[in-house]
Amino acid sequence: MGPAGGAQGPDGAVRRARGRGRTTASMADVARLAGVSSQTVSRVSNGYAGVNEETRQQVLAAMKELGYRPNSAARALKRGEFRTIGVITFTLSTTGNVRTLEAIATSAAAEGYAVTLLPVAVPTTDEVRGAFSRLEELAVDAVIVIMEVHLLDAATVTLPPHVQVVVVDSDAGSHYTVVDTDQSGGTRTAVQHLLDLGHLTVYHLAGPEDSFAAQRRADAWRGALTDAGRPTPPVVRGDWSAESGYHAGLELAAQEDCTAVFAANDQMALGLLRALHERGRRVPEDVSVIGFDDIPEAGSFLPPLTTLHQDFAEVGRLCVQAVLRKMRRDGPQRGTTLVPTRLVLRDSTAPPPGGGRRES
Amino acid sequence: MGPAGGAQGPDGAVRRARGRGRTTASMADVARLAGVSSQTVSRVSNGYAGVNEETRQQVLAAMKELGYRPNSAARALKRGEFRTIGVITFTLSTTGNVRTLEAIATSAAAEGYAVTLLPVAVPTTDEVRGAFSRLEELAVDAVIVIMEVHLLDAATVTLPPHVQVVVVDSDAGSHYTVVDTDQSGGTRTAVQHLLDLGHLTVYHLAGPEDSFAAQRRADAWRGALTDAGRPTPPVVRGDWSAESGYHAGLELAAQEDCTAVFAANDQMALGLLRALHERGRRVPEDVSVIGFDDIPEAGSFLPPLTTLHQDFAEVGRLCVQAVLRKMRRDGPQRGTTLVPTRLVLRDSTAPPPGGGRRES
DNA sequence: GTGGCTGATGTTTGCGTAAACATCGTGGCG
DNA sequence: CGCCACGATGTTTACGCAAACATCAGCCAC
Repeated sequence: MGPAGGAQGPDGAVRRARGRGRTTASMADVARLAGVSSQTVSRVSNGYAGVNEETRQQVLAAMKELGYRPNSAARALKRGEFRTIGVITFTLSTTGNVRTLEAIATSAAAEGYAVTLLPVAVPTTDEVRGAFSRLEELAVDAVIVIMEVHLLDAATVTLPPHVQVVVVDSDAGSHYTVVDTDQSGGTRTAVQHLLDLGHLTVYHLAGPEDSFAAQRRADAWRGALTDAGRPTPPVVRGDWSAESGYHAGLELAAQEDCTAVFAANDQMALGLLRALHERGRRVPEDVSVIGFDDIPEAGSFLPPLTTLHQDFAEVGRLCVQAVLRKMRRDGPQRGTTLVPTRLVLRDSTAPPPGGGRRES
Repeated sequence: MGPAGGAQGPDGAVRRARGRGRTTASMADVARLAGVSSQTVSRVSNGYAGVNEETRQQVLAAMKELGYRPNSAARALKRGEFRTIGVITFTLSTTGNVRTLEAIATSAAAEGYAVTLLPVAVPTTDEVRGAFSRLEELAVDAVIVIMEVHLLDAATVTLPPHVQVVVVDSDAGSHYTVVDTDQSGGTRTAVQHLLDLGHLTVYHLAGPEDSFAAQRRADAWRGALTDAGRPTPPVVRGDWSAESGYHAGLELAAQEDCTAVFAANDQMALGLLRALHERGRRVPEDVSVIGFDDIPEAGSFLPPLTTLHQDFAEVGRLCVQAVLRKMRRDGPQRGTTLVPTRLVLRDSTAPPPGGGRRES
């Protein structure tokens, strides 16, 4: 029937792909077996209407028999998109980043997108710039950046023009689309909780200075105290680690008037608990401690930690939504989306030793 | 000169890629600007010898001017490989998986490979099979599975024939290439440490039954005790979480003769510490506790936890090495590689209350 | 000087897919 | 009866790159 030339392979059988010696069925193979053109296979493969049901079944049967899988490289080349989202992270050692990443991967999968991980070894501007530069030849359609974004200074880092970017943990909402936990609201909830218990003021065990999240938690803490007309004790700083929390805790334990501490994350709160314990200051009887994150272990600290729950899953979900919206050019291109926190009451907070105003 | 048709764009300028409206320079654009053929551009791009230095410089200049980036889809289609490693994980909620993943990503990047994350929502055989099936149309050359591998039962899961697989945390060394921490050796070190301190026997707070790692730690614990001629107390089980460790700890605290506990991971050890504390059993004076993993917080527990350090970075590195070796068809295709652990002595272990044999 | 060799470069081709366009039969309708 | 619309399917083409092959100049040896 058909003309002599054309797609007929050397032996009419499934072709042996070059390179790895693997065997792969292409659309042409399926088409041959089903007795249709490869275009019809393509239509079936992509679920287009306008294919006779009978033909469809034949094609599907042929696909199954040959174990046909669309070749994503060819598809990407043709369509000009990869169905892949890149995620740039500096570190996976913080709970938040990991949980966010996991949520991103899950949400992306639900949308039919894969996730490619782009680790940046050292968070220097150069490294980040390098990552963004490499990005352009990477097979991604969009990028989500989970990082302190001082490094994303628009002046020095050139973003690939066609790649959509969403950022977590930044205040660069005017330049990028940002999704983040409501650091400020959460912090104010924490401080207010302690003030309501009767504490005269609240100390702050802050995260590192170069972190936006830490900065905003510190700012909100200061704001909450100021609004309530309370004095603001000096800030003690850690680097997010439990170890640094311990050292900071030794300092705080020495402060006689310190009856309440807001730790910028749970890990530091853990170290703080140990320091207070060592120095004989009981929690919560002598000192109340509140954390931030609600890591899974927080309920097993000594004592179980009252903390602010971050909904990382939601953050991840919104990141994916936002980046897909940007790609599809609908919805707002910029601005910040905040995910609320939730106060989780456990056993590390109580009224101050003298007995403050009781609520119940 | 050339025939009328051909690569000449509508206006001889950088083409506007369809789909996203983005602007991309192709090899042809670079070639036109540099006044060479696209093949020469390809040679320069791939660093082949046999290109005149002067020509090379011209091409490089043209590349730079146009901001040329090779299109990875086209490259993958042509070469038949993606330079991408897929990583299948069930959960990122355990430290080990995350740290391993991070190491894999870093090592892969160093080898010029990207990492695509393939989360499996629920660890059922069906889900895993689905993941492996989807895999074939995913843009990966090889796969690393970070998972309890009961689910990788060869009878039910068909692995894509051309995709190389390396598995973490499994005893399926005869079927797959496996890289793992030396669970057994680590466990024996832990048990021996406690016996050396003078404890008559060691209780075991085990991980979930369906985990290979947990199983092997339990087996090694039993073996070590048996070899030393000590009785083996009944196993208490948790699910890796601190919460489960707490509940198990309440049980253990009730055992009068329990002076030493080997917890299968640090999180459970944390919960155990809390339970012991609540029940008035001091650590390490009354009960010694040893963990497994050496998570960053372990040094900040109350008391700081003696534990076995796992070198996740090395595990990740070896995974990448192994999978690349498999792809390149050199080196052993199967077998198990073990990464040794290291005992980290902190404050949670001591001789038993009665005072055992002292070492120093 | 002629043939063959080497190094540098150009030309052709095809990877697997899917958009755009072409074809072909069928059935409705003036 | 003839024309057109329409649904179903086939054919052509191009996505960007790189292997394979072709070309071509310069040079050496005999």
